[in-house]
Amino acid sequence: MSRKNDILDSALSLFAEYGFHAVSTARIARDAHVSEALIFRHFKSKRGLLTAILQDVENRIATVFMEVMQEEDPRSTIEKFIYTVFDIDESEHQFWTLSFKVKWDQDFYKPEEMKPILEKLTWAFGELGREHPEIEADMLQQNIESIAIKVLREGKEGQLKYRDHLIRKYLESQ
Amino acid sequence: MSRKNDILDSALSLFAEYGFHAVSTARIARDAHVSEALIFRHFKSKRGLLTAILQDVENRIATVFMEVMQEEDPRSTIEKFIYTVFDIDESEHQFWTLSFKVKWDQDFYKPEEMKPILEKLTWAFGELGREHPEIEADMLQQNIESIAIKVLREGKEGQLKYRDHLIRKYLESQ
Amino acid sequence: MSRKNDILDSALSLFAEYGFHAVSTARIARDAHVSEALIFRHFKSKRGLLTAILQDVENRIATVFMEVMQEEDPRSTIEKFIYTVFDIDESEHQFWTLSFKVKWDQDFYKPEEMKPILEKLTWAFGELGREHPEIEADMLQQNIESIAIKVLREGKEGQLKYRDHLIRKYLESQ
Amino acid sequence: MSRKNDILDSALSLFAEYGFHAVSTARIARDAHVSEALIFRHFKSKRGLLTAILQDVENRIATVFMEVMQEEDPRSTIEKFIYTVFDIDESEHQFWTLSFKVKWDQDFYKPEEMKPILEKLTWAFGELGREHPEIEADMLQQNIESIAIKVLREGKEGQLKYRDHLIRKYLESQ
DNA sequence: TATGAATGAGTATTCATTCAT
DNA sequence: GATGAATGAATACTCATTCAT
Repeated sequence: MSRKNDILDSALSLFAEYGFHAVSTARIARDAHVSEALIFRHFKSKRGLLTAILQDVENRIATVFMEVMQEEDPRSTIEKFIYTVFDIDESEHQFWTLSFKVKWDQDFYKPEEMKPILEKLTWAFGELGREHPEIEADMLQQNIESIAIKVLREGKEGQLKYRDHLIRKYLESQ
Repeated sequence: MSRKNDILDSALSLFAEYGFHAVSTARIARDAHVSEALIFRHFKSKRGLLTAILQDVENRIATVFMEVMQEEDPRSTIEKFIYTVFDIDESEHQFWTLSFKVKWDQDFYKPEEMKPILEKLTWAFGELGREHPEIEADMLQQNIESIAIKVLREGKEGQLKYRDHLIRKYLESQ
Repeated sequence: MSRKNDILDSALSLFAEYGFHAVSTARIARDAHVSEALIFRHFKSKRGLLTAILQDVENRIATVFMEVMQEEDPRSTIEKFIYTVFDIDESEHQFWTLSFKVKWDQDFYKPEEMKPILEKLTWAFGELGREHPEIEADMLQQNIESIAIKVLREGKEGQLKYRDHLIRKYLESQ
Repeated sequence: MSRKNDILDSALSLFAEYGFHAVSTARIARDAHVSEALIFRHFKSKRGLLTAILQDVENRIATVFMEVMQEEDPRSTIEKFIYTVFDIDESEHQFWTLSFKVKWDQDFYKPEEMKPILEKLTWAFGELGREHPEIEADMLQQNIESIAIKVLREGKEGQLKYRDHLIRKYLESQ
């Protein structure tokens, strides 16, 4: 299991930093201190390796949003959703970076991933009596995504103002 | 001049669709009906070709936002900014797609590109007496970017609701 | 013993169909439902596996021609030799195919294999008073080999005419 | 043209000696003193290279048998056919070796190649009033092929006795 | 300006083989 | 006897790039 995980770790790290096409299997093998052949024993192909990582990514994303999904109060739902992105451990940053990067690769793009959380937000805005809950949910999610990207790029600190702004906009100034 | 443009067109189209690393110079040459060598005569390297295209991209983006930049009324400034993204001709879509894609490539990312328009929006929100004009400008720009991406992916029609929502939020509900 | 035979069967079948170099040990292992490592435990190397099969091949060929070798009447010797190739059970076809294929691989070619039967035929033609018994034996053997190849490729039926022709030529038209 | 021919020469030589699957493109490149890449520029794939060679082979075979095909006297037809195999220049031996080798590769086997000459022989035997001209033609061709193989393997000299035997059998002892 | 010929370094992937268990 | 994990060397093939013309 250890060697296989070494490969996954190295690949995640390199794909997140340089992109799938810009990283060779030789580089991954070198970085993971394994033979190149082992990558193919474990994952069949370079693509298979990415798929395995992406599966992981999906699971982690689901885990992160689990608390939001289970929230029963609409205001808390929105609040938790906004806070979530700032509570992601730095060790998970690569997962998120890769996740965003992959969206720009036509072959891997799958927009269904965020659907459950979007529906949850729509429900929350509905409960709060907003006129266009679906659109509000959608735009909040877009804002959060934009901020998430900034967090990944520039660190958490500089972005706290956005978090507070969103909290204000969506929860205080009702 | 014609041949050089053929190369630029093909490269833009292919880079936008598949990404810089996933497209070979051979493929560009084939697509442009020129010899591979000609690419190197005109642009020195594959990277040089991308740089040339990116220069173009920057110019076009500047052109598109020119009207917004010259607006003197703050409300009109914001309004025009919101409408701009929906008025981009489909023939320009590839430029925009490439522009977004490139943001995810560490080697090419340069966030200064949008600075002038951001400052203009900040000014507009300031004029309108908003408490945090900088943040508002930033977030509007983020929203527009998110929507722009949707427009590029799924077409203009489905996204008009977002435009109207933004107009309502920023201009009507003063 | 069973597993070892599974490997031999699969290897024979695959070598006969695709040739030694075109078949990987992985493929043989898959086909035989054993681990690749087991092949090497039993046969030391891929080449060793082929050698083992070739030994088998030789034995089977000897068995097939045993009756001819033991015949004491010259006419019957020739007759039996001609009939032999048509009496080979289809389950043995792969052995023969491999045997012919291997003749074209410089590393494995050994022309001594058929020597005993050639000598027997030479004796038979000599007994029958032919002028050049050695040449006749050689050419009959060549004819039979050519026909054997056709039998392996296209089935027995279409080739019966050759058998009858040989019988006529060598035994009736004395 | 020169470099391309160097590749063809080396490939022919190596394929004929060791077989298609046993020779790597790297080895061919080394032998031809060109870069490996050039092989693929000229022939698209290793297989494409073989195909190009095989095309050549076919042409040479056609050339060799041309005189036989144009003969109008049946006896001379058969005579020339028998002599042909002994008149092949040694520089052409590799072509013939490859041609025979390839017959054992399922992917390349095409038995139509010899059809015209077979029909010509059938016609010749028919003219001579033989009872089964088709079978006779077929078997003569088989004999010649067997002898050709011996010539390729062991040289011309040892096989002259077969030539003379065939001449006797088919032409003198009418 | 434009190309065809050529390549060194790299590409993902497969090979036969070993070894610890 | 049997296997899963592991690999160094090779595999066919592609890459961006150069150069002579």
